[in-house]
Amino acid sequence: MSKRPKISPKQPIAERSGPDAPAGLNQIPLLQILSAQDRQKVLGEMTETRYGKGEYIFREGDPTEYFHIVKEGSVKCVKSSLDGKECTLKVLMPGDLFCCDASAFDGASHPGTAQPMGDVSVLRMKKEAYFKMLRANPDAAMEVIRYLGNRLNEAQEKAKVLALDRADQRLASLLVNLAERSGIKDPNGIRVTVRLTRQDMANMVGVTTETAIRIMARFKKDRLVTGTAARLVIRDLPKLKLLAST
Amino acid sequence: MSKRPKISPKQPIAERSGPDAPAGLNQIPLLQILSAQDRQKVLGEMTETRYGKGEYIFREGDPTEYFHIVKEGSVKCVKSSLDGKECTLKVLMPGDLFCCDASAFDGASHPGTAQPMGDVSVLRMKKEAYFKMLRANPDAAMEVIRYLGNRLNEAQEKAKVLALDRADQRLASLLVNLAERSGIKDPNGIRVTVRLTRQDMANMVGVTTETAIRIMARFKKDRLVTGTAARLVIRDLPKLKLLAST
DNA sequence: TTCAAAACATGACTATTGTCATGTTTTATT
DNA sequence: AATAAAACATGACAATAGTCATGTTTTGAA
Repeated sequence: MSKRPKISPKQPIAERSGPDAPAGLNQIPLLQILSAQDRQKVLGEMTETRYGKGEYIFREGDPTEYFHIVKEGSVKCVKSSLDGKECTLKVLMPGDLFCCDASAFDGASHPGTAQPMGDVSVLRMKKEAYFKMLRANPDAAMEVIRYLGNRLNEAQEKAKVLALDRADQRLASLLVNLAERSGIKDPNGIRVTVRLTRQDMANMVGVTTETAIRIMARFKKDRLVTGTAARLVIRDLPKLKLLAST
Repeated sequence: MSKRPKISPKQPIAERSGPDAPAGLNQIPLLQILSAQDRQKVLGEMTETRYGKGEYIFREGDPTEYFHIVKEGSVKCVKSSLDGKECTLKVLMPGDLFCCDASAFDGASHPGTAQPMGDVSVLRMKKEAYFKMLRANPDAAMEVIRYLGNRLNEAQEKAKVLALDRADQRLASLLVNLAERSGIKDPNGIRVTVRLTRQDMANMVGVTTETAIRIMARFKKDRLVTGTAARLVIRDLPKLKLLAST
């Protein structure tokens, strides 16, 4: 894993070449939908930026100027309350779009903060070029509508879980989601590739760090999970699913 | 106010006439965006349906076939947990779209239930016609993207409030939203036109009915609000705003 | 390798909210 | 106007999760 860059190098995508550049871009449905010609044009208008831990892609309240796509790594969307408590709304992974809705650009500012989790690479495009692209490509517009609809359903499901479930059920739901969205096979079960501390998990399900630690300790004792941030493994997905919905 | 219809009369919009029909349709931004010609075509493909209290527009798990617009009245979007607890995600008002995202149609079923709150009138359109319309009208597609983006921001703000705030703060937030979204001037403050029982409010902020009643009683004692469902009046919006964000 | 910082852990106590029981008031319908 | 159902209300108690304090372990950078 590379070290955190002190500066964030920017470069036009069109200048990039080499065998792995197209491979990363293959993971992005919105770009796959475009014709080769349109894709080249869009890539010419996009800029790639790398960020490291501790940096910000943008912060709550900043003016909104760009449309973004996650290319590599994960990005967390965070909102804060006045008294310093934080809530992580969503972990974005490669292919995820953000600030992809026109509402974000009605002269408004960012409703939340986007923070890299480790080293990430993000593609950006001026909003004007983005809107032009959507108007010219009904397929792309439909893909954005589909994507936003999925995000909305996810957000509402999350609201439901926060409104109705106990802390241990919310954590179980989170672990099930993580297993499905970022899990890879492991001798002992499913390994979660996103690196999440107990504090990160706490912020994702609306509990204190202590509560997250206590519940995870109980899950470990009950052989549902093992390990911490660096190597979190789901050992019993069915039982977690059951707990999440009981 | 008309009585609850025992059956839900359906009629093609094109057949409707009279002075008030266009007035109702003026409140719908998505239709306003279309050219007069396209609007006529779309209206010809839409059906108006009336529903009364106790009926369902659709239920969680039903197959998704139509795109919907609220024309009159309010509609609540509800999700239930296995043990019978309910969560109201959103109250839709005239002009609001639902099932407007392609993801809703990927052979999927409704993620939640849509229930009328009193008498409502809803416009519906087969998904195929809807998608065709969006592809043919970039302005309409952009409007749906804008709309979905707003809904997503709202849902995430709601998740944040559920994750971080106490019950009384969540209720205060709800009252502030209601005042802004459905409030009209009243001698004593701002009257909320949507009819919400304490139980409805409880379901909207993820607390029990008893807790909602107790907190509303405290708000009444502190002269922040008066009245119940039939006539709920916000008396001190600034103090409620303060409470919501403290 | 060392060392500081971050993450993990646990106990004692408190605050908040839920649960259950019961009773009153309001609302809508006959 | 009568009446049943729904909504509103309140108390006693229980469960859940937060707070604060303290200590250990792990991680990452020099």
